[in-house]
Amino acid sequence: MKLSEGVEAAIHCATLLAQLEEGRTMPASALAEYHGLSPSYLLKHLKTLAAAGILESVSGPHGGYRLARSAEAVTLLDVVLAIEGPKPAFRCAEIRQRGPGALEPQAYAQPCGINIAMLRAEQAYRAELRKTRLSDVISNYEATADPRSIAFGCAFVDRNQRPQG
Amino acid sequence: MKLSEGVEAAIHCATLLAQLEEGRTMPASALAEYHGLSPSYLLKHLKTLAAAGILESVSGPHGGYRLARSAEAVTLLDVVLAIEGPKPAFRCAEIRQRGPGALEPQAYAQPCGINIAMLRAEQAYRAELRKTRLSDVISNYEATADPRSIAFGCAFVDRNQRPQG
DNA sequence: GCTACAGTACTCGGATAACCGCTGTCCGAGTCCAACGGG
DNA sequence: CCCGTTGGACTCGGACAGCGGTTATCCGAGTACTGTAGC
Repeated sequence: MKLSEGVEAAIHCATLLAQLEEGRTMPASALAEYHGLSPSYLLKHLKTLAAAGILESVSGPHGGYRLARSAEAVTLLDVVLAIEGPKPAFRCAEIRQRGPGALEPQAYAQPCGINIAMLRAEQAYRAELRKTRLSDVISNYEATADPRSIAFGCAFVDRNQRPQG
Repeated sequence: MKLSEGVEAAIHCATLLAQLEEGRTMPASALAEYHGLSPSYLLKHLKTLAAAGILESVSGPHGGYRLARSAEAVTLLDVVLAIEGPKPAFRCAEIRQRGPGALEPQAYAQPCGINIAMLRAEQAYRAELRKTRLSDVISNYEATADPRSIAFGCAFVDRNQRPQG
C-alpha cells in the first residue's frame, strides 16, 4: 500500500492557494517555485485537482489556480480521492468464486467477509481524513511553524498572486 | 492508493490454513488449487507470510504451511503489514523544507502537520484492521456462506492436510 | 526377518524476467494585455 | 487625443517517454519416504 507522491504536493499547493486573497489566482510556475518542484509535473496534478472541482483554473497572462470553494469546505479526503481516484485500495477479486469448489454465481449474493472488513477499515481511513479540513492544516501551520517561514509565505503570496480574473 | 493483489490471496490462504487440525500442514500447491491461483506466485506470498512469523513452513514430502499461532492471535493487520510492508502509505518528502523559503534543518523540529494528519488517518485504518481477527473472518464465513461451499472446504482440508511434522 | 543405506520424489527458498502505473516532460490551444496605426 | 486592430506573451490542457515496483515464473536446497541389499 502506498500513496502517490503527488498527494503531498497537491495538499501543500492547496494549502498555499488557500492563503491568497479572495478571487485571486496563482500560476503553477509560482507554486512549483515555492515548493521547489518541477513545474511540468506539478501542473499535471493541479490539472487533476481542477478536474475534480477542488481548484478552478483561469487561463491567460493573469491566470492561474485558486480554490474552487472555501478552505473550510475542502477536506484532505477530497484531495486524496482526487489524486488517487475514488476506487478503494482493496479490490476484491472474488477469489472465493474461483477454484474447484466454485458454485453458480447466485450462491454468492452475500458479500465476501474479507472484502467487508477491508472496506470497513478503509471507511475509517476516509472518515479520519474527512475530519481534517484545509483550514485546519493552515491553523496548525500558523501555530507551529517558524515565524520566518510564515513571513516568507505571506510575502511570496503577496508577490505572486494575480488580480481577480 | 492501492493494495497489492497478493493481500487478498494471503488472507484467503490464512483463513483456510486456520481450518486444518492442530499441527497439520497444507502444501502451497493445494492452497493454489483450492483458490484457483498460480502455485508459483502464491508461494511467493506464503514465503513472505512465513518470514513475518504468521505462518510456519515445513519442508519435505509431508511438508507445507500452517499458522504459527492461533487464529485468534492473527489479525488482518498482521497479514496486510506482512505483504505490504510496515512503511506508512503516506511518505512525507518534507516538501516544506524545499524551495527558496527553506530554513536551516533545526527550524523543522516540529513535524509537518500534513504528515501528522495523514498518519493519524492511517492509524485509524490499522486500528480497524487490528480489530478483525482471522477467527472472526472464519466465523462470519461459516455463518453466511453457502453450506455447499463449507462442506467442500471441509472435505478439501481433510483430503489435503498432512500429518503432524 | 530386521536393519542400514542409498535413491527418489516431494516440499519450500531465493534469484530471475515481464508487465503496469506513477513519474517526469514536452508542445499545442486559449486568453488577455499592450503596442501601434488610423480617425 | 481616442479607438479599433493586431501582434505577442503568458497561461492552462492534453498527449508522449522513462523508470520502479508488483506480478509471474523458474530452478536449486533440504527432507522424509521407500525400496533394496546386507546381516
